[in-house]
Amino acid sequence: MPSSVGFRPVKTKRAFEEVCDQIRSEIQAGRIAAGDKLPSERDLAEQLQVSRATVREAFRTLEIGGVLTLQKGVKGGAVVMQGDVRPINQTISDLLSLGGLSLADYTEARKCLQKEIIRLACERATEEDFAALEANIAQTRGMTSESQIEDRTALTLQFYALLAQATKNKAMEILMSAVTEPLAYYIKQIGVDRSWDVAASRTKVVQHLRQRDTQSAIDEMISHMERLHAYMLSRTPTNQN
Amino acid sequence: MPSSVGFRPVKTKRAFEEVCDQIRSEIQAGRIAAGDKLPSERDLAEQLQVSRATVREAFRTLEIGGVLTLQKGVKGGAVVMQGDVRPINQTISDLLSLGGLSLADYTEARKCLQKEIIRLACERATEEDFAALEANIAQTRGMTSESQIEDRTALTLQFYALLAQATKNKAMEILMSAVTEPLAYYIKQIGVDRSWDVAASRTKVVQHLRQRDTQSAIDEMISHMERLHAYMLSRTPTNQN
DNA sequence: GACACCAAATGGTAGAACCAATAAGTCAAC
DNA sequence: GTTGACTTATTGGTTCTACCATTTGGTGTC
Repeated sequence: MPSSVGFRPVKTKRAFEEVCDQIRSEIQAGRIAAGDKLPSERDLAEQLQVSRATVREAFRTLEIGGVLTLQKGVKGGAVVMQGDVRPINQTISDLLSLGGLSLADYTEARKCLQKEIIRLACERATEEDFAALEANIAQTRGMTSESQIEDRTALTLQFYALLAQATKNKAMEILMSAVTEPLAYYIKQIGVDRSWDVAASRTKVVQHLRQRDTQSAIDEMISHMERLHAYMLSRTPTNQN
Repeated sequence: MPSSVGFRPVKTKRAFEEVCDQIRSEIQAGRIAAGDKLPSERDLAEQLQVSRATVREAFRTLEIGGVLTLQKGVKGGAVVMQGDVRPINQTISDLLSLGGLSLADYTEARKCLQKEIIRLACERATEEDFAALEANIAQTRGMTSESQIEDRTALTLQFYALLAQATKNKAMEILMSAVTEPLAYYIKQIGVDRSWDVAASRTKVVQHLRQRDTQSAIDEMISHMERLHAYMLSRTPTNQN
């Protein structure tokens, strides 16, 4: 028998998947938009001739995907959102912890993306962006005690988020958060490298941005990140697949 | 009252979320790894003192996230995977159709990422990569009939995926698929621009790659994409938020 | 008018039952 | 001995019912 006649493994579609598809179709067709409220679980179950548990699993799927929010109480229900970025970050984190993605590859991608972010930000950043970045750095300088690692990490993530915002491109923000948020997981695990002054480096980056000096900003940022990544890689002998 | 005393909206953690967190914790701690099988829904429900429906919703969440696969039958059950990229693509698609992401931003990010992909591929692509790319182009040339739009689209996605593979960086592959797969949705909606020869352009790109001529490869690729994006933008007067 | 209480709607959870698919074992027929 | 049909146990998929917890709005009492 020929090896590839076109046979493919059958995939039996489950009921809740059908419900998901129907809802997504309504959204893509424009018949349901962000802000609309779907029928209650009980009503939709009756309309679709399925059990409430099935509708729930569909709602759960869409909720995890950032498409719906579920709220209790009368006047509550399933409301369509504008989508959410967090599912992406969660998936990247899962890929990292499950070994589907190596830390080396991850950090390289981070550098690649950061370069483009800086480039766009250098073109488009406004005075408000600079002010926000500098405020963030100032706050970071204020946190020197060891007990504030959580807050410092939050500020670090915010710094990268602010950079991404300066690109005025939502897609870049999303990608940036996808490759930045998982950092928090590592920082919490391996601790922070306190042997150098990150605030100083970030200040330089912002200065270069102000002067619209793309190359200098990129160089400073990349060397900043390479130092961080070297530290992270040295602290995680495992997971080097 | 001061406006920002640090009050945060309470989030009542639902039971299935707690179950999810426990499983994810086990994974991050290394006590569960890819390939392992979790207890059956019934057993786990009993262990965790929750109902089976709760365990199911947790499993569903992790399955959608690409962490688990569920299989029926004896010797079936919930098996831990290495993670999956599809959730990311799904989320990007949702963001596009829900208006959380504009087509303009999306396409710009696509260009930014593609530049880096080409740059890395130019350094690292092997003869096997070139051969695969050329085989893909040859197949594309073979499909000229109108009825093969589906197959042509699949080949287009594969072309970009092969480019990403040539970077030898899994993270770049993931990001590339995230910004490429949603294209299929648009192509199916608005049809293909048949006024020019995409195969010729792609051939040039591969030729430049072979010569390790990064800049020429990028230039060719970017002009290729800008043409496609202009076509897409001209065909979608809505969703321009 | 302010406050306490009640009622309805809705998501969240529990528990039981049954269906459907899967894998393994058993056994008869050839 | 191998094939194929049958049985059986396990497990996810689905349904159904009941109840809990929260939210909103109304109602009554002070």
